[in-house]
Amino acid sequence: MPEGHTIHRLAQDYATHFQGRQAHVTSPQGKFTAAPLLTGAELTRTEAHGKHLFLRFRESDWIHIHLGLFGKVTFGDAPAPPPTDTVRLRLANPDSYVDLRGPTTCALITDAEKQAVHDRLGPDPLRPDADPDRAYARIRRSRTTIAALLMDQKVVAGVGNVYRAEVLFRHHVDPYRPGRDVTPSEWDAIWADLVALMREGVRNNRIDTVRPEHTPEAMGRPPRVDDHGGEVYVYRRTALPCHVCGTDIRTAGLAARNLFWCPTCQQPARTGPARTG
DNA sequence: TCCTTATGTACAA
DNA sequence: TGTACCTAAGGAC
Repeated sequence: MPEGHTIHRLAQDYATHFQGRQAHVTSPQGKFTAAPLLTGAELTRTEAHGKHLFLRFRESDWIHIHLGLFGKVTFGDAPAPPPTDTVRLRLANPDSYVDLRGPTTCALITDAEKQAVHDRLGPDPLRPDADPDRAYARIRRSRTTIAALLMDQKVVAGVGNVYRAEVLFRHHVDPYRPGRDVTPSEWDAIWADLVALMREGVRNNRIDTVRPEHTPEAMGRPPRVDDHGGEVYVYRRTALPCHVCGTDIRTAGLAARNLFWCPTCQQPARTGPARTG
């Protein structure tokens, strides 16, 4: 479930269970060959930027983790069970263990290499140092669609396919609108919303975007069961009725990903939301 | 048991 | 734009 909120939550959880203590570091799968170099070292800091997770050992040894599409992390209480052969990285101490499976990246890097990762990422709504104007400076001069720009980690770091679809719905923005046609006030509102939604995502470890007035209870609909955890307006709701106006949710491929939107609530021009009924 | 799909990214052509 | 990479769950048979 890796969008930025997941990674920030993982940074917190790794710190809770392992920071300030020595860990036994292994790679049961064998692919993370640097593991033995870290056993007995103290985890001194954890950090997230967008979808990148950094675990610092000693003074300046970092494990750089990127979950990609399939990566998963599992925490558990000691004693750790025998690892399966897909565990890329296991940290263990007398109280806890944590297993990493299927990441795109799991590598030992230096301070300079870590800085290079930061340098190629845009502002992250979940980081206090984030500057939304830096993102807007790119958006306002681009003919690329806002849907593609929101997924570009050089523009905004941490937004993935779910937050993209949901934040555009919440601001009535057609996903195919060129970035240059997004107004400053629209961007301010989108950014503020991303900050709020993603913070809530870290807190709850899931993505919820439906406003109280549109929940199934408020709308007199049966409660939904959602296979990805949260309550959303459009993500993976292809051909289902929009929670707000009832129009069938539409889907299309865009840059090798599935895009979801409501063609009524998200108008190409900057009109308001659709009226129900 | 096989096939599809997934909240991602990088690189080749 | 297509393909490769990594894993696991769910659905079709």
